[in-house]
Amino acid sequence: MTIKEVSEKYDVSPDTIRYYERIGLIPHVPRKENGIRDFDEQACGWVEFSKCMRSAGVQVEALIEYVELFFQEGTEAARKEILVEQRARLQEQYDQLKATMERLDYKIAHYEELMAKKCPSLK
Amino acid sequence: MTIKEVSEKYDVSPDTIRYYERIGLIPHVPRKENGIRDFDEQACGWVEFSKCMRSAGVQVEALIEYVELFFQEGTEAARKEILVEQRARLQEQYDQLKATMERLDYKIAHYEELMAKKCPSLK
DNA sequence: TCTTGACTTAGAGCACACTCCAAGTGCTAG
DNA sequence: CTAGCACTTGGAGTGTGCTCTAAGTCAAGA
Repeated sequence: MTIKEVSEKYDVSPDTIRYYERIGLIPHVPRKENGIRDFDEQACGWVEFSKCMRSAGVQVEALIEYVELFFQEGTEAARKEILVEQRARLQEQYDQLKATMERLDYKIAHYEELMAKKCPSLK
Repeated sequence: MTIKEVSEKYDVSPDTIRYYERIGLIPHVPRKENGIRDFDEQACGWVEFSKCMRSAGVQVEALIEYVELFFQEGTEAARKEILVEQRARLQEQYDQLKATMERLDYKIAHYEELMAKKCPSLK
């Protein structure tokens, strides 16, 4: 699979994929003889994983660390630690998001009420 | 209330508060005769509001627009529109976050299982 | 009176995460 | 055989949102 195909499949730009590989956020992608990236299932899996994690806001640094450990044996505990920490970060974000959404709902309802009063014809 | 007090009350740095005022993310803060900011209840309210919105990820640009409209009459519909749009953005983020957290939970459980197998003594 | 420290402004600098660019290679179609 | 296109690399540039700095004012305490 070419970088373009993978890019379209997961909706991540080729530049971003190359960038991720360069900084180690995804492992080295296998190449054809001519040096062109040829994504196998595993490489695709990493792109998909990184896309999911990044779009939820997991930090690049944490993912790099995780990938690094992934290729060393006996690092299971450390890897789990990273995941647990990132999960906690997301939880915080989640709680904050929930509270803010409720607040927005309240404010939106307030505006709706206000507008209903001003233009009773639109009721 | 001084900027430092407000800063501590809402856990936003004085620099950030000044920056927010400068760019119009919060309205002009009243000053004492000597030019020093003297936050009244309303000014505090805006700091609190901006902190809440920003820490959930609402964009600076949207908040500036909202504040701008807030001081013009007859802009209720436009203001509501901004809130509705931002609410939708947060919802997307929320869904993504939820999915990623579930995925992390799954992976964490996998590591726990793995480690239990390796070190049955720790069961 | 002098010094210290908190405040002011405008503007420069920084971190993060991309995103774009230049220069070069190599396959394919006309 | 050559034009065009997709790919390669390394490095420079960009957008967002702060964060820091410089230069200055002012009030209070030694």
